[in-house]
Amino acid sequence: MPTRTRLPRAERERQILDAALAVFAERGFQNASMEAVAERVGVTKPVVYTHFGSKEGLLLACLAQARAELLEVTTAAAAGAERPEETLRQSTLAFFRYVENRPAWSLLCAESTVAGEALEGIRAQQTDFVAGLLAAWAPGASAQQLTGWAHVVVGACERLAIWRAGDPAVTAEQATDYLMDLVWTGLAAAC
Amino acid sequence: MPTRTRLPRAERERQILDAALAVFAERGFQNASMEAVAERVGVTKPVVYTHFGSKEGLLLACLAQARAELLEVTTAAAAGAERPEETLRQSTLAFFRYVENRPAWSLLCAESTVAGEALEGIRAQQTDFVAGLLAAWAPGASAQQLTGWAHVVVGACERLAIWRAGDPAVTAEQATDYLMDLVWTGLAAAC
DNA sequence: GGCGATAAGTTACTATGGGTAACTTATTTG
DNA sequence: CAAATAAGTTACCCATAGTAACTTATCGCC
Repeated sequence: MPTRTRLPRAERERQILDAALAVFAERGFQNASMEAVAERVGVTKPVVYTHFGSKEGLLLACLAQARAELLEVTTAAAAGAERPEETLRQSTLAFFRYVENRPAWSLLCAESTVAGEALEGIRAQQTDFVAGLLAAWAPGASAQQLTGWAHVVVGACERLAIWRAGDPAVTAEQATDYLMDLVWTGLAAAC
Repeated sequence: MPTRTRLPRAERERQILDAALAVFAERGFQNASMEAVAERVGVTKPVVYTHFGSKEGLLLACLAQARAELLEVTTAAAAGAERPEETLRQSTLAFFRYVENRPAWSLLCAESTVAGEALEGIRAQQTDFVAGLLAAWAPGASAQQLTGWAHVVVGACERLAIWRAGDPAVTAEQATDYLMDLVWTGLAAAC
């Protein structure tokens, strides 16, 4: 039996993808070197390049996989429910479960950049600010509940802001309305 | 009047900070070189390093400024309101206005990383998915409204997931509850 | 006004890591 | 079993983050 030293294309690609995922998750995308990915596979750098073209390409391949899985998981969860409320609840739950079982992805999202840490600090600041507001209105709520709600508000605002940046037709007032539409009624009930 | 060729520390720092902000916004943090920042100021690279230590340090200084401004702006807006609903509405509006008047920041947030673009793609996918759900429940809503609400849900989920990653005591069910607490009541009203 | 001392700046370099060109060899196929 | 092909390697280039050693404008002081 010849000790196979050269693998067929598809198999090597899988190996490299797995290795890349591990290395990126471990050291962060910026700090991960292509050399490290290659070494983990037991191969030299140009091999990785012939398969994925660039460091960016390698990351894209990783994310494409996650993207497909995520859509599949949430769609399946939604299909299993009947009433609208259950549909939203189940697909949301499926999202959280997907992310928690693939630590690599959440790591990638949270700190893939040097800016990431600093931005997290800003988000934390705004989350504290919102939680402070909420605390005054809903004295009965637990600290965890307040923090969770604050994260909802801050996350929603960030996405809305980025949406607006790419589509200036959306005014600041409209963005605010959309946030308030969804969030305020529930908040009023809790107060 | 001697043409000042050497500036005092504080003044140079301001210049560099402004230049860095412009360069980072223009080319993205990763693709921006320290050389480019220095050149824009009309100075050589080591000068930038003596003031801010590293590329990361320079970015941190930029973000620290934004962070302080953002807190100030939202706090002031909140203080100007009386009823809870107005407080949340006004501070949210202040946030959107702050971001829109400082394009540099939103740029920094949205694409500071190579991963950013790919992640935006995943978010767009999930936003479409949620907007699709909502469309079925609220036939009267405009497309923009549906998209805005979907962004609220997706943004909230992302933040909650990252919160959970850093605090495993929060279960997937709890995170889902916090999202539903705020979002569902408002959604039910719109359906 | 001239004269150190100090801090602002420059030149010229190293090191790291993304990316590639040219070459070598295992594996497959006729 | 040879020729073709695809898998890999070596050895490099180049951009850019970061630094050490040197130079000089500016300021405070007599």
